[in-house]
Amino acid sequence: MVLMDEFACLRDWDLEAIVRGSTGEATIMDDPNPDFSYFFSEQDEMLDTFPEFSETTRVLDDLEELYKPFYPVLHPLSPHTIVKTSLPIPVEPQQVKELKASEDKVDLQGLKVPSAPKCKKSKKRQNKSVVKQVTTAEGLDDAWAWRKYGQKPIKGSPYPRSYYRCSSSKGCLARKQVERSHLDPSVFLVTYTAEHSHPHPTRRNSLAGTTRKNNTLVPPPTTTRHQKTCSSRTPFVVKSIEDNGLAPSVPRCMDLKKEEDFLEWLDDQGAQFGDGWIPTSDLEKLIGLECQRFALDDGFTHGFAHH
DNA sequence: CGGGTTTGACCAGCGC
DNA sequence: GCGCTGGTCAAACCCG
Repeated sequence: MVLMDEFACLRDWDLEAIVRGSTGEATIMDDPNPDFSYFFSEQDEMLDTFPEFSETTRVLDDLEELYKPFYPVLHPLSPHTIVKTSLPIPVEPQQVKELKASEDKVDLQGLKVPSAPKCKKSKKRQNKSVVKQVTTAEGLDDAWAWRKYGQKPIKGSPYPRSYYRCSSSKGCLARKQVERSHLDPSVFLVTYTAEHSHPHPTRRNSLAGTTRKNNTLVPPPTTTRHQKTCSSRTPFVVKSIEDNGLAPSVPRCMDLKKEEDFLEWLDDQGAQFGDGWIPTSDLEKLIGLECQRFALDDGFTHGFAHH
């Protein structure tokens, strides 16, 4: 496999070879500690668009609390990826403290993660970003097309940082930074900034491998990367969130006007929940719900996109 | 020839 | 204000 061969050359810091045609989705869905405000460049914008967001943020805080027990403590260095998200919006001091604590945990693994922005955020740090720690080429693999536009040596690190922008679509503001951890050279820190302004190149492909049976998504038969995104955990999580009265808020702030958008969102959810970060059993215990398949269209009909 | 990488220059944010 | 640092630009070059 070409990617793996390229990965084997990493000792020469051939990052562009790795990133070429590779990825890691810049979504909060890869984040064990999802920050749904990621979908907005500014909190103010969020509040303007959704006056009820003060309610939503509380709900999201609940979600954050929900996922905390599953931080890397429970799941040390995944063979594929470890993700940490920096909050792009101002957070309460208490939240900063909690984030700091979680960051310390990550540092114990010899991994450096950007700290949460201080209350007085700088213009540079306003940009939402998602940091993904990758230990294999597979973790860097995605379908986005990236074009390298710069490389800089980073103070304190023997390894340079490479800068990539999305080349799939003109005008797409999505950016990606890749650097190698100087503490653990086997780990790569991939930072995603901004969102893609176009559909995922393989999004339709990912759904192409997904058949529909009785209006319910059925994962493809073979074990593929996309199978994870269509695993039964995804419907379970959506169902669980819904049962907690959270679902109507989340998709609504994502402005899900079409079922297609919901499918994309759900697909990305699977990328997070289906890759082992939050075992269904653990989540089950936590929120005391049974794992059950969730009829996608039912969920959609029952208010996801109708709010 | 089009699209990608390389690399020095430029610029803005930040700390002192 | 100044220097350091990180992020981006853009010209030159490379490659299929």
